[in-house]
Amino acid sequence: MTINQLLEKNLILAIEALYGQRVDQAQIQLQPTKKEFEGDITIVVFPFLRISKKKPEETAQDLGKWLVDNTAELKSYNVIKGFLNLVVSPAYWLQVLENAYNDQQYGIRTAGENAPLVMVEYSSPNTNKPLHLGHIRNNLLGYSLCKILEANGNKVVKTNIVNDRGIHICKSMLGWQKWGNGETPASSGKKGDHLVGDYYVAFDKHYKQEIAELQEKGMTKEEAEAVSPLMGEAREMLQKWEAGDQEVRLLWKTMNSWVFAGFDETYKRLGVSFDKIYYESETYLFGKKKVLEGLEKGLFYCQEDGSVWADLTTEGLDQKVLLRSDGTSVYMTQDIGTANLRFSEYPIDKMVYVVGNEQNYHFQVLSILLDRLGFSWGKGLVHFSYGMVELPEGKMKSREGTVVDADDLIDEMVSTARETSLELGKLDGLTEDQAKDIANMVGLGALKYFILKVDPRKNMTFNPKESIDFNGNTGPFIQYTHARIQSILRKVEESGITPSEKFDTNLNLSDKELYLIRLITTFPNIINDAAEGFSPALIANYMYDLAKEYNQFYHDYPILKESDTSLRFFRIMLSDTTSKIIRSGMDLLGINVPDRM
RNA sequence: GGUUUGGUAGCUCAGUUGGAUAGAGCAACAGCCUUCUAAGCUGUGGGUCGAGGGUUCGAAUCCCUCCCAGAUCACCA
Repeated sequence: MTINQLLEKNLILAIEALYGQRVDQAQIQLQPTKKEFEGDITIVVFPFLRISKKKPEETAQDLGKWLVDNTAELKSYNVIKGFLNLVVSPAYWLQVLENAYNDQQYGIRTAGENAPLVMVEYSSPNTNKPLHLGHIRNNLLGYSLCKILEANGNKVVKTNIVNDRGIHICKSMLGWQKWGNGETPASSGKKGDHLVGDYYVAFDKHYKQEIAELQEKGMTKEEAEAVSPLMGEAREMLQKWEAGDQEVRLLWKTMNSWVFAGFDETYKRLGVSFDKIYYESETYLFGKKKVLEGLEKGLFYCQEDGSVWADLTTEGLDQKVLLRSDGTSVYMTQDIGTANLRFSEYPIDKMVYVVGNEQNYHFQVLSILLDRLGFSWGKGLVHFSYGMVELPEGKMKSREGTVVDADDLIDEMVSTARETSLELGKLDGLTEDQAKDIANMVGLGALKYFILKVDPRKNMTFNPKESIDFNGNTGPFIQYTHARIQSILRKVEESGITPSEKFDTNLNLSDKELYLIRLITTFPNIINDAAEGFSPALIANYMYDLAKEYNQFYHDYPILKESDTSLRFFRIMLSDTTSKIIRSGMDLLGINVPDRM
């Protein structure tokens, strides 16, 4: 039982004993005491005034006295206005710290035999252009979410749906055919996804030019788009692809393999991975089949031109097309197929889609459609909807070249980390491999933390002109705290200080030390909140609080130099536990922490 | 226009189911390295929590109206 649970229970008893009424657990509000007041846990007594029929101060006094008299873990109390501040005895905090110290998996719940299986889809790239900062946010959120769900006792399957077919893919293929002169990653030394992306851009450039020329000849924009020869060729290519044309398929396979090689490299650098990868080219036909089945059952309707639609007006939505008049499938069709395939392959209890908030409507519709098609899990699917990454000028646009490229950004972060380390003389005495490792960890740590500390649901701004910080509320700050502690722990080992001494439970601990322990005790709750709220940001912000508090402690109190051996051991234990939490908390964010930096 | 999400310091962001004087970081300025890593620590200045009303012991948080911004409402993905 945690101290909060114990106090809730005792508070109910106290009110019953003092005022003869039984209150519901839900009426009780325990909160951590604010720093500027003395105490650990605060009870707001206003809700009990009706029962006590006394003034706030008197009620708080009554309750405080009763609780301290009847709770061994409480040392004292004080009352300010309607707030009853309870002081927990240091012996209790020491006990709690010792438990955390001895628990190698502190805060982490491992999945049992009957744990629910959660499948999380994230990343979901198109294979016609390289990844940008928006994709980075998706990947980091998805990967971290998986880690957090795992740490909460779920079985997790990380999955990716690769959008590897469709008109947009044909555009880069056509561009390469026309203007590529046979360029390959090997011939040019370009990363495959970038190479393919270049031809996507080339297609768009020529297409726009074509439209402009047609408009000059007097056509409207719509007319021009309809007769554009380039777009016509792309459409023709798509039809050939669907028909299985050998030449088109071969080109498609070749160019996709370049992109996959490029993506793999970026994924590896980002440190994300998948348990199962689906390809749209392999799932879209299942979706088509399901839709046609639905049509037969009368769930959908067919228009005169042959297109298939769902009527969602009973759900307060609109009509939604599921198959085009030429019989080809749309995005929704593919998603139905993929979902169907996944549930036939895994005993999924919950399906989570990590997809940007621009697709809120899509997932609302998908949920309804799956439900109508008879999938019991349709209603329960979770769209983990995150906000966009914006530039100061607004949204990033691939075609206008205003995207922040993922690989470039990672390169920049790592090299900045490298330079900073060098300037600060942190690389002295390290091998090249060690230096490289640290630069990687710190550079990526800065990037990942920068993104993950923001509430996922909100849009966030990235200003390319202001480089991501390495000081203050940043990943490196937290990594640095870990490295400092490791340095101390190394010295503990070297100097042969045996941490086996049992410390005195009457140690006189400072407020800072007690507060740190309090913070440590909340780590398991934070993981729980992060999983329930789908928010890595909660972990990130907690990491910062913990590191900040620890640094203050580190600055103000000697650890190894403390002469009182009992106190010294306590501080080593406090440091060790903090370091361990930083490591496992950062791991939940997908961030590695160095032992020195 | 319908639906929907947001608006907190110059900038980037926190702020549990309503609780005490709204917090960090960056930027600016002023301090702290013969002492366990200064990517650190301390201090100063900086706010009409978009606006107005309501609910109550108590509102950045809940309700209503309005203003502003984004997203979405495609035989795109």
